[in-house]
Amino acid sequence: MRRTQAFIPTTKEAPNDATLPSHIFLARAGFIAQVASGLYNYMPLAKRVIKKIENIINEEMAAIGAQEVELSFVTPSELWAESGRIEKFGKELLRFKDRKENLFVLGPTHEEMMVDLVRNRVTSYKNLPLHLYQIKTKFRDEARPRFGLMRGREFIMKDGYSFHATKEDLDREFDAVEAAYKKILTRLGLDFRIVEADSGAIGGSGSKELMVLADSGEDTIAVCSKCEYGANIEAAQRSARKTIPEAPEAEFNKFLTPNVKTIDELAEFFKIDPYYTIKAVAKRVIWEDSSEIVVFYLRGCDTLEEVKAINATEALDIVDASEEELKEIGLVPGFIGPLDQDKAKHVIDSDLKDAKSMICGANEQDYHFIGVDLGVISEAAYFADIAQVNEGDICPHCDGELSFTKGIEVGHIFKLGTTYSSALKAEFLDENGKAQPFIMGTYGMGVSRLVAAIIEQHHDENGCIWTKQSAPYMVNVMVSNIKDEAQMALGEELYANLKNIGVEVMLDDRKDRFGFKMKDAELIGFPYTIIIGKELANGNVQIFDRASKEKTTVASDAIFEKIMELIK
RNA sequence: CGGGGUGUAGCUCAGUAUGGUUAGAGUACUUGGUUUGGGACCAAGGGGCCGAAGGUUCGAGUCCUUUCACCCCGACCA
Repeated sequence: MRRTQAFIPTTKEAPNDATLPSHIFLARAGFIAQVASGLYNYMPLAKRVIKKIENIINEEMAAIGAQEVELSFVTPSELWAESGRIEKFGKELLRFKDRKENLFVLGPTHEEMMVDLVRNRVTSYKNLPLHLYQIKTKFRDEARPRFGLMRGREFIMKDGYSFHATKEDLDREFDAVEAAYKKILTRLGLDFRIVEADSGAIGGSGSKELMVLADSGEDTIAVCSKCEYGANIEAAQRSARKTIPEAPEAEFNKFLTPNVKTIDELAEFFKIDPYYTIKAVAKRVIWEDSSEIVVFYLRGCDTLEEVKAINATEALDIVDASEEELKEIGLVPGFIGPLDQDKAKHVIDSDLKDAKSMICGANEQDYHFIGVDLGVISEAAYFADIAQVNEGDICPHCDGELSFTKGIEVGHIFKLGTTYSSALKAEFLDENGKAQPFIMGTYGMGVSRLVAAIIEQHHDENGCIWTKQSAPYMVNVMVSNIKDEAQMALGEELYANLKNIGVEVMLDDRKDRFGFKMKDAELIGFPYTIIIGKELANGNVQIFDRASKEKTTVASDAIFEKIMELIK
């Protein structure tokens, strides 16, 4: 492509609403243009990058035997009613009616559609397993779209679905997809981590997220310093502490603690480590058709992980409870404890099972119990893992320490089981001629989000730094002064030769000056720029490496071989 | 959905407290010329329903009412 002919509207200034590097640079370098909140136009450069990513995905999917399909973007609302997700998704589903007043939904993900496609078409165990996928625009009417391509309402997602006769076969496919996803991200040149994720109410034994490591990531992940373990903080586990603070010595007793309400105050009052205090977190827990106050008890040094709390109570949602609500049912804010307390349901963190020498609220104004042994209530109580892991906690798989890092979720693979096949009555006949629902897996990868993730991880103050596998063009041939006939002639020759053997090459044949074109090349982020400039008088040109920012001088008659070697 | 902010040239923004010639700058664009190794210079141009609707006024970018859009923090997010 000749730069004079290319539609690449670069700008010196960023749009006023861009905050993330990927958003700023993709907009400034002429990759994307915002249309409305969460909606973007892809211009030629972005389109090329997207195709690169799609090609890699297609190759790796083909390698594990998945077949590409393309399902309708407009989906009948009946399917969503059938699975029950029309309510679960709520306002995120964009609905509309056609001229005949039929209700439709723009597809936010395609489990229902895919199950509908397969049901009654695949009816025998002999035709399983089956893995179908598509790369397609999705629409979710997000409450708050943000960060450019990172969280749009309309986005491109690769979504795959597999159908199996047995759980073992699903496990095999799940592992194969995980390996394929690993290859895709590796080929794209990304630094990533596969982490364990929350399986949510759907349950199922496996849910993993692929996180591209970047400070701007919206997810917090806990990773082990020693082993491969990583998990979304919503699902992260830990081993019991190895070094525990010295326990306070006290007989069981009720103790006057005037105005000592917070954990900090309590620890200070008794001069003990918060490890030995019991924190009571009261929340209003909402189920489908009821709601009530539930108290969650944790060690004072821990915090409640709401996703775990939702799973433990099988709730739809959990919201903060006001002091008034607590007083109404007879709880004493600041002095709530698990002993002698029958006003509200409670859940106790499993780390507190059989805990001794504890201090907790006495459910009476200005009193705490000391020397509490939770062993006495173990029988009746409901224990569950509801605590968020802390940095420095021990890895559940080895003796390494956990630390936190930020990640961008670019993929999510999930063992669905029979959730959707049962709901949609998608069944096959097994070897005994008995009808069984398909055992399913679902595998998502955010293609447009990957475009942003690549830049979040690969940029500097001057712009994008595309990896070789993702670059819109591999080589930029820059003629410093187009009025110089020798420079221009060499530029044309190189451009033609590279193009002829299939190298993706841009010829910067604009009238502008050296500095302007260099800034532009850095902003767009071509991996290599061949500078044909004043050095040509000495028979030399230069290769500018975008990632290292180094310029290498090369004899002009050797440049073709040299660049071919670099881009291999 | 709560809280905050912003809408003026393609883009980034002045101008609005106190209403008053033809609404400005930088950048981008067009033409001509000079320049040519890190976002050049000179000159001449084109480009605006001041987000929208209604109102107050002799007169509204500026004041009042309504509304829409976009952004940020939070809630939400298979």
